[in-house]
Amino acid sequence: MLRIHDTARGRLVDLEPRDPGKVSMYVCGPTVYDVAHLGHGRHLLVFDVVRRYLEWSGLEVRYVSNVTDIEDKIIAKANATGRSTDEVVATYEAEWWRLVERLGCRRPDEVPHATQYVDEMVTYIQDLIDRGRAYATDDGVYFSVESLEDYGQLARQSLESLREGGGDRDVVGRTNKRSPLDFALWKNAKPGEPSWPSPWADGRPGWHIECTVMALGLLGDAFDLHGGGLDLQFPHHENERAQAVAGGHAFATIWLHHGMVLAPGGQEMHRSAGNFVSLDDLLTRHDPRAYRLLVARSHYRSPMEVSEKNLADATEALRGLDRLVDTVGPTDAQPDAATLQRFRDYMDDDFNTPQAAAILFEARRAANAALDTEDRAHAEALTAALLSISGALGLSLGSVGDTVVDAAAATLAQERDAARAAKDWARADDLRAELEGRGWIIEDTAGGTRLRR
RNA sequence: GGCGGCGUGGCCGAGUGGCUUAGGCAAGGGCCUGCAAAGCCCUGUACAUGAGUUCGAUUCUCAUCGCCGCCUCCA
Repeated sequence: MLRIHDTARGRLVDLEPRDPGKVSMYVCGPTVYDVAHLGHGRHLLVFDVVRRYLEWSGLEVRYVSNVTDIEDKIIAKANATGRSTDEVVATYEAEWWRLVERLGCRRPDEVPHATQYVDEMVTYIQDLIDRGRAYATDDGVYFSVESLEDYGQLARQSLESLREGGGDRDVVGRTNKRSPLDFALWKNAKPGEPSWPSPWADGRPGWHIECTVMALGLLGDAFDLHGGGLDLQFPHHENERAQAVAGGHAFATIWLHHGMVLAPGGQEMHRSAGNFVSLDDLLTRHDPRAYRLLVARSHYRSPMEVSEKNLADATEALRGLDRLVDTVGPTDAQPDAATLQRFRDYMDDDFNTPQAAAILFEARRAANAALDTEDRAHAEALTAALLSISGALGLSLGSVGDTVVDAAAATLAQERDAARAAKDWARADDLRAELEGRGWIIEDTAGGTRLRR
């Protein structure tokens, strides 16, 4: 039985799918107005692993993740760069999917866009007004947080404490809102802004309503999992839930929130803080699998620090895994059952990927040891298990990234084999130095000199 | 001010009331090798500080110090 930490209840709960054998999950996707940073990468990786593991466990997953394609920041970006909002959206959304691919993440089953659901949102907002949960002002429509008895459930704070919150910061709120915590469901358009018709005034939806309407619309009431970054816990997810409950719906059963990526120095990485490292940059300079492994090796709810050293360590660790898989070669052996079971036990414990990843390395060592003692069958069973596990973590292993040996290097390697056969060690060592000078690492195998980078 | 999290060996990073007390990277020793590389074996006596609970705490409680997050848009 898979147990997951539910943010709303603040404890581990069993995953009991609404429809037996099927899991419905909604993950808040990006607002496409700028390039993605490492935090988005972690986000994509975390939920990719959740999805893959659920499927690996035999569950049928329906994974929905939205793209916010109308929002204040998109408008601001368009104005600042002299482009239309459509152009801004097209540019950054295309970039987003390129990154998803480079990270080795599978695309969601469905990707609803906010602008495709404006009519549904308008209908939903009107219903909230009819139910006395929302009200129109001269600049839009607002949700009344006072109308919901348990507003603050996800923030795990009372309405009063939220209202008084902020320390020495200013409480943000328009004077025409009934409560400073009330949030916009609909924003009336200012001249020049993109807009859609509505019963109140032409305008655009607020940020939170799209997720409520699209999640309920596609997955239905009481869907299983809702995920996002810890920074979305409040107010975004609180507000999504408030809108759903106020509209008479049961919302997500389990809330999953992952920790933030820390910038060098320990501070949270954010676009608004200007301290982010772009994901594109990292993926260009490192094996994308190294970032995936790094993410897997820190617990999803903990903050994680990304450094060049960490990435280099992960890359080195991956090499060892690749070498084993290459050495063993293709196998249709039955995966070692004990190894799979240990992996399952760790993953079922709130996706303990750090422990689960450790199994990868233990299996590697055991397989290599089996190879050393000529126990080919056991080595294959362990490698098969290792491949099964790495698949659940989304890691593809083996010489996927290997560089092709050029003709000159191949010739030198052949000459060295000849020298070694003739026991001309001096010549063999010279040839090795020559090859190493060209960036190759030499391994002597039964089949002769083997080159790798 | 309110709510919450963290402080583990050279570095990263799990975890646990005592039992062989993850894993990776790096380091040292050994096996293997013509020498290497790869692989395997062995080694490090770590849990911020103080007090308390306990037969026993890194693990529970309290306090202290330090760091961080949320309460405002942000994965």
